[in-house]
Amino acid sequence: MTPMSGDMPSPQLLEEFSQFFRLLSEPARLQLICHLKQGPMDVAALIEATGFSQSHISRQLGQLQRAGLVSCERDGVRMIYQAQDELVSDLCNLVQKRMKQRLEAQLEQLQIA
Amino acid sequence: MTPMSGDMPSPQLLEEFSQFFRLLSEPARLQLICHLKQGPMDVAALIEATGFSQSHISRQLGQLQRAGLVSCERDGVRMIYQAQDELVSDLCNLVQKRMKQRLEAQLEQLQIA
DNA sequence: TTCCTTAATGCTGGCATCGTCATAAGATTG
DNA sequence: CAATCTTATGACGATGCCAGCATTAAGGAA
Repeated sequence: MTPMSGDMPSPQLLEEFSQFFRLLSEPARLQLICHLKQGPMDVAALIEATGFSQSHISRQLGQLQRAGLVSCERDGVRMIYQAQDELVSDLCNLVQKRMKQRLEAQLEQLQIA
Repeated sequence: MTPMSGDMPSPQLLEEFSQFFRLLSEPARLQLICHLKQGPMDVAALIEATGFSQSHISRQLGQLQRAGLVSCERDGVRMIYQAQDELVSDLCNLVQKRMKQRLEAQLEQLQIA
């Protein structure tokens, strides 16, 4: 039933994929996204929630914003950040589902042996 | 309709997610996975297909194997590697779909302006 | 204007990872 | 056994990214 192949993505596409995944390869960024998923927050609230330094948070948010995972708007002197789409949640759910399957399989192996 | 929140994943889970995404943050590894998706191959074939050095390929395959994305079996003196599940394809498809949506949105912005 | 608050950015040290060379480990053949 | 072929690994230079300090930029209040 396997169609024997999807085709090989172009090197440029692979490069874009890897850059995107690299964004998610940092716990700090994932954490920020998770917090923002609970609702819009300003930087001060993110500092309070995570304990990270102001400049660190600002940099990470900058990267996430350039990738379109996060948006922001001014509120006076504050910047209110907001999670922009569901993609990261979807990706994490897929990964988690697979982790679970893998552990269950290992469990069965142990019970047989 | 948004349930106003899924809950916040634990730091350990975030760490595992990020480690997994880090695996996919390297074009070389994505490329190896894509080649292996076409069917089982030995290391020599992967060298031929990618132009990477033998030791480089061996290292990357080692990482992918520890994560369960790739499996291998001996055939005499050769090692035949094989892609192990569809997760990576699924993740890439989701990312690609979103990239497309984003570009289409930008296109519309341009036409309005 | 000046002062204060908040967020973004230049610069830097430290650490992790990539990629290569050389070598070791494992398997097969004679 | 030795010789050879294939893959894995130790060591190392180069590169890139993180995380913090200090500074700058931007807005609002007096």
